[in-house]
Amino acid sequence: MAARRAGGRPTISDVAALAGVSVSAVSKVVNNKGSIAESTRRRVLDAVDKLQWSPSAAAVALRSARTRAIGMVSRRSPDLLSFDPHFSVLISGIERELAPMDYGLLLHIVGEEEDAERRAYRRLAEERRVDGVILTESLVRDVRFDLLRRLRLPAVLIGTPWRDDPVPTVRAPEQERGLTEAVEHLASLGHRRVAYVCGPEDRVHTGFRRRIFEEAARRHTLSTVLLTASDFTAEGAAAATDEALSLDERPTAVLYANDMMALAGISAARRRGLDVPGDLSVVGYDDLPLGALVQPRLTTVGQDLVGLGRVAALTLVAELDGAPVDAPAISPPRLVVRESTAAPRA
Amino acid sequence: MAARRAGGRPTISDVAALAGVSVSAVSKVVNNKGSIAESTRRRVLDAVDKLQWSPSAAAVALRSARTRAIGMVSRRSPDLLSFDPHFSVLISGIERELAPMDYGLLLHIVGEEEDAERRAYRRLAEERRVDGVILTESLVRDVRFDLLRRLRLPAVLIGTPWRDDPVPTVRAPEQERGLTEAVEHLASLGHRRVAYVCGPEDRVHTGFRRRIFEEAARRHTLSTVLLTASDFTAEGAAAATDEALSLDERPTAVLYANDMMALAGISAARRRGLDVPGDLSVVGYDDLPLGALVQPRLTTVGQDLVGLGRVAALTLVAELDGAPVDAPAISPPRLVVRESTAAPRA
DNA sequence: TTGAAAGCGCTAACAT
DNA sequence: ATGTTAGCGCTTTCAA
Repeated sequence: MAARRAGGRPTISDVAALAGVSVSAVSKVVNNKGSIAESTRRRVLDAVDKLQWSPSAAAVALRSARTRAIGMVSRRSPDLLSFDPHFSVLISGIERELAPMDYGLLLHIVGEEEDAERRAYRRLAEERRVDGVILTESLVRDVRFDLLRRLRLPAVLIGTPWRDDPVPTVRAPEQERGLTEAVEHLASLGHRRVAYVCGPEDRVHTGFRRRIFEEAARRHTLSTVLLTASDFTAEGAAAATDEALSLDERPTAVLYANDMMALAGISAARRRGLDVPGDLSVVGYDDLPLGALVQPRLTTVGQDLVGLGRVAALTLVAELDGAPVDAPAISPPRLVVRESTAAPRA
Repeated sequence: MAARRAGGRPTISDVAALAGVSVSAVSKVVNNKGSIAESTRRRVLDAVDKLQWSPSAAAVALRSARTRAIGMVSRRSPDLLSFDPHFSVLISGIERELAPMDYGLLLHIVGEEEDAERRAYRRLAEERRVDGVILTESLVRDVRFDLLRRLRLPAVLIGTPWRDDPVPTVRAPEQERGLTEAVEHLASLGHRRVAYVCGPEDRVHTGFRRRIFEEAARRHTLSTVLLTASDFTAEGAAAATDEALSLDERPTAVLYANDMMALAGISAARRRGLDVPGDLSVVGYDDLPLGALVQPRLTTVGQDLVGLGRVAALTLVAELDGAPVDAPAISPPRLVVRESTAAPRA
């Protein structure tokens, strides 16, 4: 009987020795494979318990080429990450599903540089640290798909794919709904000239949402002004807002690509002495809990970020296991009317 | 010469074969150990490059008992996580240091249940998934220290330790400063009756900060009212605020344990028809970027969350490597005066 | 300076 | 039903 080395953590052989069986018997028991007698199973389980043993992730990974971890790499700068909770909400959705399945989430936050991002994925893949990755923030001409294919790293994308789905994609149903409702809401309030402040052009959803916006605006024969924030920062949103508000015919309502930009927009409007919603109506996107706390409470397009994260996690793991996906429904984006929108001044 | 199996990823033997050397030579080259001839080194490096090979993390971990990953487990509910960016900011600080050192961050978000948390740590340790963990949110009678000692999992704590430092602790210098400045600021504005809304009692910093508050208030002979929010949610903060404001002698200023609670407090005050800062001054804690965007812009105690995260990461890795810590300085908490504080109405 | 070989802890054929 | 054994890909003595 192999004595357990002092100081070392117990291994499968320690368990086997204590239970008086072979290591393969232990392996079978803990993995529910092969056939084992009930009495043996109990003895093994007892020993496992007594020794507080868990299989070494490294050994299992080495042997079975599965790490039970999935990766995520974010190219957002730390500042942006702390500014906009969008990413954290997604992560909590993902973890909500991953945790019960005993999967870990390996996070890499790299700088803005594309090169750092590539390196992060390569390490994840080549060092075999994760079984797959979840991609967010789909980009136009996204290089990650090629990279991941070369690395043979399974992936799932949350969001709008750049072109034909290169990897399984997770999106809410009725994509157009929320934004369309928002435009209708503004039109019905009597707005005739509305602006849309979108994020950087390299995001696929930027163009996608802008199209939805324009189409909805056309249906209501609204005149539109399109602005692009150079990034998702408060400064970017403020600059775009300033631009819109210095127009000769300035819009009476502005929609933003996310809630934080909307807040920055409201702040910028105020600096110009404008009242929201008196002089300017504002609509956000995401429906962060925060929106209900500020003054005026933010009208916004609610997005089921947690649902998106959950389904992405489930989809990826199902894909890895070759099992069918059994995922909860994601709520469609929908308008949440609060106080930052009102009829324009006559 | 061992042929590289089609479909499989290259292994160290493929590299060795291509370079015409032994695997141990390759190992020595990539790890800068032992002595190798310059010419051999070049051939190996060439082969590594040609094959795009990286060592398998699992194999390295199995062999050397080091995973180059550190873990973090958060007991916050997903809702709370999305509500308060505090945690994300810490993470971005941590990642900022971890990434360049080629360390990964394995995240586990477990529910509120203490048991899930224990399991998460146990898995991290027993499965040898990480080399150490970073702890946040120090609790009174924190059970994690015992647990981690038993698991022999190195750890670093960000925050105020519950008792004598059980593990290395990372804190900002001049802990008392920010909150003390805030009280002084209110006193100098003419406030005589101020409230402090703290978070749940199980957090160590709750009592710690309350003591700072009380002491500062005493020095300025302010009368105080102490409230406890049952949790860090908007509802908790709102309820505590309501309680304070329904007092016969209601405070003219309220300080909150964090910015999000302060925002919820302002919102609650407004629901009672109170103007901030006209009828009530409000002070937050953390100085999230958000605070500069809301109306009124939030006076708050700034905390160097990113610095805390960075130093924690550096400290833990240094500890693991048995190397001395060379960490950047963390800024002390300091008051950031904006617009949510003003002289009380006469 | 280099290489052979023994494992790290586990899983899965294959025997028994 | 159970055990033996050959690796998974790497690091590290130890010899040559």
